[in-house]
Order: sequence, then structure tokens, then C-alpha cells
Amino acid sequence: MSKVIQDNYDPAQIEAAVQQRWERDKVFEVSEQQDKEKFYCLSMFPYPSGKLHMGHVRNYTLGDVVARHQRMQGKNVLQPMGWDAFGLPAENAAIQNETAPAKWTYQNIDYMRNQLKSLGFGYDWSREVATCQPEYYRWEQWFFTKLYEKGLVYKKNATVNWDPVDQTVLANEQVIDGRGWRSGAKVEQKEIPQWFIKITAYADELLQDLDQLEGWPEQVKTMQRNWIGRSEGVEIDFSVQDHDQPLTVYTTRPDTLYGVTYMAVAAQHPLAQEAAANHPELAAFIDSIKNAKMAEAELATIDKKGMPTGFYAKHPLTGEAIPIWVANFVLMDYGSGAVMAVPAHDQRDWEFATAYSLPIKPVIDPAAGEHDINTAAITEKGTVIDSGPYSGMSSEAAFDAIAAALAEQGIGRRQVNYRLRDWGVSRQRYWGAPIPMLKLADGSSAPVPADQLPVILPEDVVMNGTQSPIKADPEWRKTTYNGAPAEHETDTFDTFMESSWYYARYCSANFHDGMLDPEQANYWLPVDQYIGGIEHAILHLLYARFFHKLLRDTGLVNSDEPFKRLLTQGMVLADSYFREDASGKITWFSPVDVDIVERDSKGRIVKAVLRTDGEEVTYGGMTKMSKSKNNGIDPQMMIDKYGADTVRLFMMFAAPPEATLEWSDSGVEGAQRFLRRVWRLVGDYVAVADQEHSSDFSELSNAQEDLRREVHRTIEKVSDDMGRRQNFNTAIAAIMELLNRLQKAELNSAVDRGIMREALDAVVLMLAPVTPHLSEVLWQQLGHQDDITFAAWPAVDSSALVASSILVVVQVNGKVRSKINVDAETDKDSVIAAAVADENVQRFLADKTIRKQIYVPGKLVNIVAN
RNA sequence: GCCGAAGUGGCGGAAUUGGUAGACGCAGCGGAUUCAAAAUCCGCCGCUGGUAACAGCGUGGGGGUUCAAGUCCCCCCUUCGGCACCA
Repeated sequence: MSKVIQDNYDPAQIEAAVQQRWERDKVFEVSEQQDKEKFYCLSMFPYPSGKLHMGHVRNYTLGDVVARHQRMQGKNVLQPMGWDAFGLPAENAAIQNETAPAKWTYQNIDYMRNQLKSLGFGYDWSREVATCQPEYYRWEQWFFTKLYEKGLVYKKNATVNWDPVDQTVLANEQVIDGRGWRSGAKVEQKEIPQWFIKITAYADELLQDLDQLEGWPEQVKTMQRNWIGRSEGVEIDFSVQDHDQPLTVYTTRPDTLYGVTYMAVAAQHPLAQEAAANHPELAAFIDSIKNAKMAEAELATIDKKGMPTGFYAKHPLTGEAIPIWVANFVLMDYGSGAVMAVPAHDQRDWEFATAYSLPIKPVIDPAAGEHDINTAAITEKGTVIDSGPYSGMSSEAAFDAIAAALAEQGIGRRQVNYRLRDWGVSRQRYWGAPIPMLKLADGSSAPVPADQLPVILPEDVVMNGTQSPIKADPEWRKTTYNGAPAEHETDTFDTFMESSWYYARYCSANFHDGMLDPEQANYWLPVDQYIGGIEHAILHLLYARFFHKLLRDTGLVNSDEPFKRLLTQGMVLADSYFREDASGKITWFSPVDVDIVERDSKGRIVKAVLRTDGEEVTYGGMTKMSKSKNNGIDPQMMIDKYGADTVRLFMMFAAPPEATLEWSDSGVEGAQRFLRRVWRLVGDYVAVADQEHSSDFSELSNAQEDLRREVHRTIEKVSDDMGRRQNFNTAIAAIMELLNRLQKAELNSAVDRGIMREALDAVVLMLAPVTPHLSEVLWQQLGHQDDITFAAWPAVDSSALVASSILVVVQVNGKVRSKINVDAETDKDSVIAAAVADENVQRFLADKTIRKQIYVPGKLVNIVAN
């Protein structure tokens, strides 16, 4: 029998059988067990775009490895899965394929669910959610009405990208070089009323609580801190000549107030509008800058343009007249839509002043260094100059004194400001959760009453490419409110709404009486380990943190933060190949269809051809797997060819989780090669296992002791790598190293076989999170009756780790000159003496005087001599 | 532009707390096995010099701190992620 398994590693057969058993025995379905420690392991759910891509496979393998590892620590592990099912691509696909977004989405979900199962991920499918189902979004709608009642929701005008040809709102992604992606029309900015949630009311808590997130990468916390952007400053009212209303601005540098030489307002600012009314040239200018896309990245790189309004503000301390300009870098949506400009001490203001020959008045003498105000602004703090009574003060003292003076006059207030803006949740698209608000006959708004929820999105629709079907249908919006006619809001929610609370819904996914069952939610929450792409470091994670606090303040959960530990995984890259035709048009070819025919002596690709026509293609390097480069590798093809265990192993081994991962066919083959070696080694052992083996390790030969030390050192390392460090690549490398060693080990004596059994048990157990199918079968081959899914993680025998001798590196002046073996008990002086006595060390010490000797216990001696 | 990362052999990567740079894997080269091939096994594999022992150089570039720097500090370059309507 052992001979049969020996050369017969057949992943397809093994994996299907093992997966069937998991499904039959409902191995991964869990419930709240008060007597067991819980572990909630969550991977970011996918958008059901059609089929899994390698990024998904990587994300979900990481999650499954963590979940399985935790199960082997004896924990009650919840690992759910679902679908972030609303979104723009479904609408595009629907138009393209002449189908309905719902139908397309559900088909994708069915296909992708099967793919997830064939990868062997241990999900509790009884908790599956799809956010496009009324049973899910009804609670989101309900929650939104609660937030409205609490005063956390409001309506205001905000700008959208408007395609004047298609008569539709475009996402930023759909605007390419200022034009609509389908129509090619020049995109305009249009103001329309939209719903906002007051995330700024939680800005301080969102900032403060980052400090409790010890299990989050520092870089993500830093990005969130900077995104929230708390600043302390002063809000200042500048009176405007011939106007009643002051021009209010916020500044973090009141110490530079005497350096203000102009004011700048947004194109939509009332003062700009007023000035434009009888100034056609200004009106034309305002018109020209109004249509610029308002993405921050664009804003930062545009040419700074402006024009004077003809209005003047009065300096609050000097009474000086300050010209008010309209400028394209000031946005109405941010703050008050106006800024005070201090060109001497702000780089953007400096550039603008330089371009328009506005005065630059330095009022700060920086503490250190040479500065030339003709080449750049001086942004450092220092000593205040040319500022009346404040001259001579430090920036900090002037800040306080000027803030106090303004406050006394009633024209200034100290204020904490946030860069963070309120969350606009309205989308003018069809495939999303309808916003549960009503427009009443008198023009006011009211939330849809709870007993009328959910507001259902019709699924059987035809997309015409421009207008949302629920906007196009005059009947859909008609309803009543307290007996009077009313209209449903036809905008839908930002899809970030659904992904902000799905993690909580999983805890009681089948609860029909409310958004969450607090008892179940509080058993599982917070999520112990969350895993997903680094691209979500700010928006999704911030919104989800915000929602969790809202859920808490609604009494649904009792924790402050949703995700205890966070792992942000890197992208998946692959080789790319292309051809350029005479006209310069580039065509990309899938690496799957390309044969490499020549490599140079270093193994670099020199020549590659397209298999279908045998003609040469150009190598385009490693780039992110994407449709545009046509270099996506289909996971299904890889599973079919190598099996899920091999794909999972390669994914975990090829790179650390946070780094980018380069897909490599030969790397995958290497992973499979390793699994076959494991398979064979267990088979070989089982073939001799009917002979006696002994687990009495009290009297071992040196070789046996060394081997056992290696086994337990590996267990120690792999445990640390998989648990604390989450460096699965080095964990696997350590197991490979051990296997190389075991292949050379002898099986002659009963004790040899006992050590081998201990080692193989450990190898199979340690591989189980990564290659669960193979491990399950080998675990049985090794004679175990229990389910490896819940088997205990191998324990380190610390007595096996003790070594009798140690290797000490000897350096002379910091360069390695020798290595000496000493008894583990040797004291410092004897080690140094042995080091100095070493032959090669002596060569470098000849005619030199020893000045210093450094000893790092058990590791290194450095002899400093000259 | 702003915020956050990364850069180490031919390639992916390792070096966890400042202490042997290159673990493990891929590719390549040599050998064994085979009628042959595949598979498998054994060995070599940073660069330069040397038969070798060994020596010099080497972690994007430039400077610095230290007995000792891939790791810490300063400046710079390149690539990647995010920038609020892609998800």
C-alpha cells in the first residue's frame, strides 16, 4: 500500500475528496461557545467581477492560513465570506452584455463561490452575505434613518462630474483627460444636492483611537492620521469694503498675519459671483476654472490661475486694504471657500504671488539657515518681524498673542480644524442601495418610516447606458408619507456604505429582527485579524472604523474599534509581453501564450515568441496583473494544472505578505516539487513504520541529538513566523530546510524512526494551514485518527534545543577573520583568549597592539587593534 | 504636488534587538540514473584576483554616527500605493 501512495501525489483527486468531507461534515460552521476562546478572522470580501484574480487568491490564502493556524491553537474560529455586490462595473457589464446588473452579479457570485471552494478555504458558508440583497441593505437603510434622526445626516450641494452629452454623472475614474470616457465630451462640474454623514463629528475619536490599534501597521495609522489632519489654528473674520458680511478664513499660522498681501476665494464664492455680475472678463475666467476636475491630485498640479475681484478686505490689525482674488486652487467645498495668502511663508501663495507680481512681505526671521525669499517661501517658524507690537516674539508667542487680540475684538476664534471632510454618500447611479429618504410636497425631506423598509431596488431592468432605471421610471419614486404624496430619493448609496459594516453582519447573518443581534455580535467582535489590500489603508478602513463607532453609539456593539489586527497584503505582478506595430500601436499578449526561446547566460529573457504564430514578442517586464497589460494569470488554470495546495504554497512562499508578489511558473513548479518530496518522504517512512519505533529520547547519539534539535528549532521558528510575525514565507523556508535534513536522516534504529515520526508529524501539522488537503491525507497515512483541522499545533521541547557547543565569529577591526567552536559554558575571557589564539586571527594581529576586545555572548568577538 | 512605502546575486527573497550579508526557492552549470526522455538524486553557483588557502570589493547614489551599519541619522534618485464618485 505504501508503494502505491509513494509516487502518486494526485492533487485533483485528493483535494476533491477532502473538500467533500469538509462540506459534508460542516467542518467550518461555527456558533458562539462561551467556554472556548474565539477568533474572528476576516478577509476583505470581493467585488464579484466575474472570476477570481490572483490578488483574491493571495488575500484569501493568507486569511485561511491564519484561520487554520488559530484553529490548531484550540480557538473557536469564525471565517466568513460574502460579496461586495453593488458597484459601477456591474452597470457597465450590463450595458455591454445586454443583461441586468443583478443577473450578471448573481452569475458571477455563483462562479466565484465555486472557485473559492476549490481552493479549499474554510469558510462558514451559512453566514454568506451579498450586499445587493434586500435582506442586507434594508438594515443599512434602517441605520441611515437612525443617523438622520440623530442629526448625523444632512443634505447640501456638492459638485459632480457632469457629462453634457450623455446627460449623466461620471465617477472620477470615468473622466479621462477632462473628457467623458464614453461620449468624449468635455466634462463639466455641476452642483447638485446630496446626502452627507457627519464623519467630522467623530474626527477626534477616529484620531485618538488609532493609538489603541497596536496590531495595525504603523504606516496605515500614519496615513489615517495625516488624512484626518488635525490642526490648531485661528478663524479670522476680514471685513470687506462695502459689504456687511465678513470674509472668514482659517489659518494655522496667525503669527504670519502681518504678511498677508492678498485674499483668495473660490470661483463659486458669493463674492466672486457678485464681482462677476458686472465684469464679463471675470465671469469668463470664473467659467473657465469652474470646470476643472476637483480631484486633489489634479488640484495640486494645475497651473495656479487667478484674477482680482476688485473687492478689498480690511486687515484686522493694520486696517490695510487687501485685494481679494478669485483663484482656481481654492475650493468652495473645503472650509469657507476662502483663504488668506501669505506669500512670504507659504509656498503655494508664493508661487501665485510671483506669477501675478503681488507683493511678498516677510514677517518671520527663521531660526537657522540661509533663505532667499526670491527663490522660495520661508515656511519654517522663527522670530516675528515687521509685525507692529508682535515684532520680536517667537512664532509660538505671536500665535497666542495675535489669537488673543483677535478674540478680544470679536473677530477671531481659536479653532481646531480637520482636513477630513464629511462623507458624501449620494450616487446618481442605479446599482446601489436606494437612499431611504423622501421628498415631501413642501420640498422638505423625511426618512422612510421603518415599517416601509426596505426600499427595494428593482432587479429586472434594462440599462440604456446613461440614466439610472429608477430615475428613468417616473412610477418608481411615487409613494406616500402620512397619507400625503411623496417621492423616493432616486440616488443610491456609495458602495463604501455596504463594506463599512459587513464584518458585523456576519456575526448574525441570518438574524431577521434587526441589523445585528448584539449578543452574537459582541461574542465575535472585534475582528481579531483583518486582511486586505494596502489600497484600502485610508478610505475603507476609516469608514468602517467610523461605522463601528456609530454602531456602538446605537447600542448594537460594545467595542470601540472593529479590527484588532490588520495585515495589508501587496499586489500580484506577472511578466508582460507586447508588440508594437508600424503606427506605434501596442498590443499586449498573455504570458500564458508566450514561449521563452532564449535566455542569456544569466537566465534573463532574450527572446520570446507568441505560440500561435511563432513570431517574436518584446518582454515588457514585471507589472501588476491587469486587463490593460493582458498579463492576468487565471487562478483556475493553475488550480487545474497544479492543485490548490501548490498554488497556496507558492503564494505564501514567494514573498512576505506586505510585499508585491511576482508570479512565476517555475516558482509554482518548485512549490509542487516540494510537496511531492513531502509526500514521498512520508510514504517512505510509512513503508518502514510497521517496524518498531521508540520515543525514548533520553539517550541519543550526537547526530540524533542534532537532528532533534533541528526539528524543535524549526517548530519554534515556524510557530513564531506564523503567529507573531506573520511571515509565512520564512516559515515555509524553515520547513523546507528541515525536510532537506530529514531526507538524509537514517532510519536504522528504533530511535531513528522515533525521531523521524516526531519530525514528520510536526512537518505535516505545520504545513496544514498552508496545504490543508495534502496534510489531511498524510496525517491519516501517519496513522492519526483525529481531524487535522482541529489537531494541536506541535509543541517545542525546550530540552531538545540545548546545544553543547556554540560557534563564535571572530572579527579583527570589524572584519570576519575566523570562526571558532567553543563549549557552551565557556566564560568571556576564555572565548576571547581562544579567539586571539586562532591562526588566521594571529596573521592580522601581527605587529599590532590590541586596543579593545568586544564580546557579544555566544555570538561574536571583535578585536580592535592597530 | 501632498501623504505612505519599497530598492540586497541572473531572478523572488533571508538576515526578527546595530553583531557571520545572500537562508529557502527559481534559473543556470557539471555529474549520477535511463536505450532515450521526463522525473529523481548528488555537487557548484555575489563580483574580481588566486590551482588553493585566502584576500579585495559588495545591500539604489552621496555624506555621517559606531569597535561593528542592509539595519541608525542627513541629503538625493527611482519605483509602487492613496488622494475623498474604481473597489
